[in-house]
Amino acid sequence: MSQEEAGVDLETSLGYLLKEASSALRVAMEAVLRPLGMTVTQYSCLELLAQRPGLSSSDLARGAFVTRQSMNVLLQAMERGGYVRRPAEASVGKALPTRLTPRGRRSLGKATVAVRSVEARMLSALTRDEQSEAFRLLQSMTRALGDDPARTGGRLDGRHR
Amino acid sequence: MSQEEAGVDLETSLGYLLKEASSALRVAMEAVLRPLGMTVTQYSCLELLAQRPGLSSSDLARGAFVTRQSMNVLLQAMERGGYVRRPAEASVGKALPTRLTPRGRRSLGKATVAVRSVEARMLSALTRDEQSEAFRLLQSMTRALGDDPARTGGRLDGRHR
DNA sequence: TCGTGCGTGTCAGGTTTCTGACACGCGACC
DNA sequence: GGTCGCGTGTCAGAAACCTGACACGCACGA
Repeated sequence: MSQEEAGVDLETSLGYLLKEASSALRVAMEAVLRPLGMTVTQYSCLELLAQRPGLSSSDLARGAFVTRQSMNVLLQAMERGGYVRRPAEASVGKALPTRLTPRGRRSLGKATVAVRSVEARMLSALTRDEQSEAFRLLQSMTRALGDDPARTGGRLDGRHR
Repeated sequence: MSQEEAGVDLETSLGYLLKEASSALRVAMEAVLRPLGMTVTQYSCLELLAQRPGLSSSDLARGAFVTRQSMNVLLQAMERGGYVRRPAEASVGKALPTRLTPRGRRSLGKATVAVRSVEARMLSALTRDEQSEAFRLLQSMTRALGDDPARTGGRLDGRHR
């Protein structure tokens, strides 16, 4: 520890605090996922597929906040490992709908309970009402910055070009 | 777009929403920092040094949420570029106290206004009270997960509650 | 009809970041 | 004194991710 004090107001920045919270969440998730041999991105991918079967690689990439190239290498590895499967070629466009295998679903099951426990710990100091409020505020902040409506719930709220 | 609807409740997860907000913030910051030839980590580093001169590489790493190894390569580049400076060898322990150069301070000045504008946009939809509430809630969440007290401002839980 | 724009999958290369390991300085404790 | 734990700086090597670029399929409007 080289610094002695100087409690300036960097921590009054909501941006910094947001980054800090997100980082803490990531670290906590990595900690509980590591024993299962799974990364956060991998888990995100599986969870997305469980809730929305048939998503394309690009869809998954957006949902996990990585590029489609990165998601593709991950998908290839997971397909090789037998966690997901997707058709050799597209039936309609160019998108390859991805689906979980039973093995993928099993693996996700164990990961989900671990992650849910982390989220529960994160929210342990908040009341129900505070959780709703946090949800509303975070949503406002996200929306105010760029916001990809497609990701905020599937249902497009008046998006068209 | 390959998926049609299925608005399941993945987005009701505060963890996911937190990641989404953080990602949006990062993207927005990268967008305004890119024209200045600066990355987010770089900016974080400069901002930390401005508010707490003499921080060590490890301190900066914790503050910017990267490993000390990553921060070290960044610091070497910034020292080469003339933005920061640090003694060739430590006077007391092994830590090398880092300081901004006038050039680094100038560069930070431009970046700060850009970042402040992003943060302002993020909070544009929130009232003063809502901002305070968001601050309090995020802090609770961070604290509930692991929380490194050293990073919250040198002084431990000096805040209310 | 054709062309334009958009989204997708994919290949290649490069950059950032991390994991693992080692040596050193300092303080606490036996 | 000696030793143990902790924090720091540093050197690799490896893994994850990204940027840039290309070809293809589909929907839309001129």
